[in-house]
Amino acid sequence: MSSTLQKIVATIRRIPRGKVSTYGAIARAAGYPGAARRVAWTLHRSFGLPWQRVVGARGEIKLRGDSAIEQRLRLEAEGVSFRGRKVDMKKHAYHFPSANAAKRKRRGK
DNA sequence: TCCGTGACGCGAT
DNA sequence: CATCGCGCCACGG
Repeated sequence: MSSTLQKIVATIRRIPRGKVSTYGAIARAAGYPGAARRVAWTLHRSFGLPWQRVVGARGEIKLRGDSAIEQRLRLEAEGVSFRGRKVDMKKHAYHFPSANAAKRKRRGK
């Protein structure tokens, strides 16, 4: 287990509602810096994932045609604001917790 | 085994 | 801001 694909999938699932992340950031958080394309691939192959929360490095939707429209609609439905054609990363970019910062004790929930 | 392709990223022009 | 080019990873023909 713990295949790269599973690792990436798990990372994508951690993105909270109303927030978005990028292919590169996800690849890095999963432990595979530079494998941004691998993330996109995973998204296309697997499903049941919050794919709409994954956008380009600058908040730009990398999908084409209707899929791009749908993604935007879904994100807006989650409260994500857009600035022109891109997501307002200033407000919705999700920063994955550092692997080192695991010192946080579970307090409350 | 080499080549092309893709929901990528980023610097240079 | 629009384009181009090169680097990155994995898969299919």
